[in-house]
Amino acid sequence: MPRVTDEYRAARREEIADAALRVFLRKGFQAASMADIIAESGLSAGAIYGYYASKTEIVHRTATRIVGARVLDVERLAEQDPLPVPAEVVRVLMDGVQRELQDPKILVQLWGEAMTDPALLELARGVVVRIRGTFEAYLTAWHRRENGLSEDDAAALAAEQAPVFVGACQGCIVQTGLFEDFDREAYLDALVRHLPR
Amino acid sequence: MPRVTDEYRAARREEIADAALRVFLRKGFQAASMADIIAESGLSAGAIYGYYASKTEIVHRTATRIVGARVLDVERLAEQDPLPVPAEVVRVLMDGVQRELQDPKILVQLWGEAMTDPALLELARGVVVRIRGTFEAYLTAWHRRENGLSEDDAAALAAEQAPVFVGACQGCIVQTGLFEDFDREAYLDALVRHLPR
DNA sequence: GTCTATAGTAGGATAGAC
DNA sequence: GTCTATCCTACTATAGAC
Repeated sequence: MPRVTDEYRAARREEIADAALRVFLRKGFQAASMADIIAESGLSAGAIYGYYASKTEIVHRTATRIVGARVLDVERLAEQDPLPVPAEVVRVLMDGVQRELQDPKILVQLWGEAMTDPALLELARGVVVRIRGTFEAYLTAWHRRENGLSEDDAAALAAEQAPVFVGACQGCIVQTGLFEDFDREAYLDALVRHLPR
Repeated sequence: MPRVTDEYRAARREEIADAALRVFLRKGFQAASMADIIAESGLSAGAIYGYYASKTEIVHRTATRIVGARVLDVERLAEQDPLPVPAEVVRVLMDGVQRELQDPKILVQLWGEAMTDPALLELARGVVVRIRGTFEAYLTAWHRRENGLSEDDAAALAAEQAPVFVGACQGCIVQTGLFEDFDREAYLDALVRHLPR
């Protein structure tokens, strides 16, 4: 089996996933039909099913891409040497969402679907756990360095604050999805002015 | 047209909406079929369609009931005389969600659906606007009384903080939906310890 | 590998008896 | 007013030609 074939296959799969993402952004995961994805991809039904066994598989693949990239955003940031201020961490996460997904509606849809789809729930949980963990590690380092707390005190404070950071990001995402003109900057400013201490 | 008939009709409508809510809680809005709602209500297809023109109408009616009750929770609280501490306001909102909806999964589903359904979007927006407004009025009063701020300063601070409160609630709801064992008390404690000031 | 045409099915909504 | 039986649309997935 020559390498070209595998690469071709992989590229095609991504191409289909890209088209599916665009459709899901417009219509939502469930309301989007295979006909929509087929039209958007420019391929045919037969071709699509050569690369994915089912619509469910396309949904899960697309969802994995969406959330996987968010995790990387945050993990990369927490490793920077002059540790960014908490504002920056939240902002980068939100900017990544905005940049790559145009608007974060799709994430809200994903959480909604996860409430009744075990596989998506597992996926969403995993991502939130990883992001929360990254926030926690980051906050521990931050409180030690900036506030001179002991390892234990810093870790305890971080463990307490991390879920609130996660929740604040989720709240920002939900509100951005609900209101076209939601003022993300004002929200992040207010968040950072009152949260970290 | 005798009064009894209208009351009977209204009662039946609520009965059907109750059954639909139970089904939506289990399966989600889209995955729930009319057959599910019919079975849960104990009625028949013909009977249901005598009270609601479509599944969409049932979804919208149910959604309105879900979120309408949340608004009342908060508005009632903000009118109490010894003004409750900010913790309490958030807690009551979350407790109302927990009590009446068993778990807040359905709200996350609702937000997800709203991302692609204009009517639900309008509904969700209206509710968030009202709750945000209530938070704002409450926070203005709070900052005047507790922190001795001027009317203007209190209002400005409240306007800045209200969306963060809303976001924090939404984050709490999303995380409660994602994790069976999410520690709401710890979250609210952390939120309140760091947010209001 | 990709297309067209279609099989198979689920589910929303209705017609007509009682 | 309510039930049963059924219509019909819309969608996922496959079969078979090229």
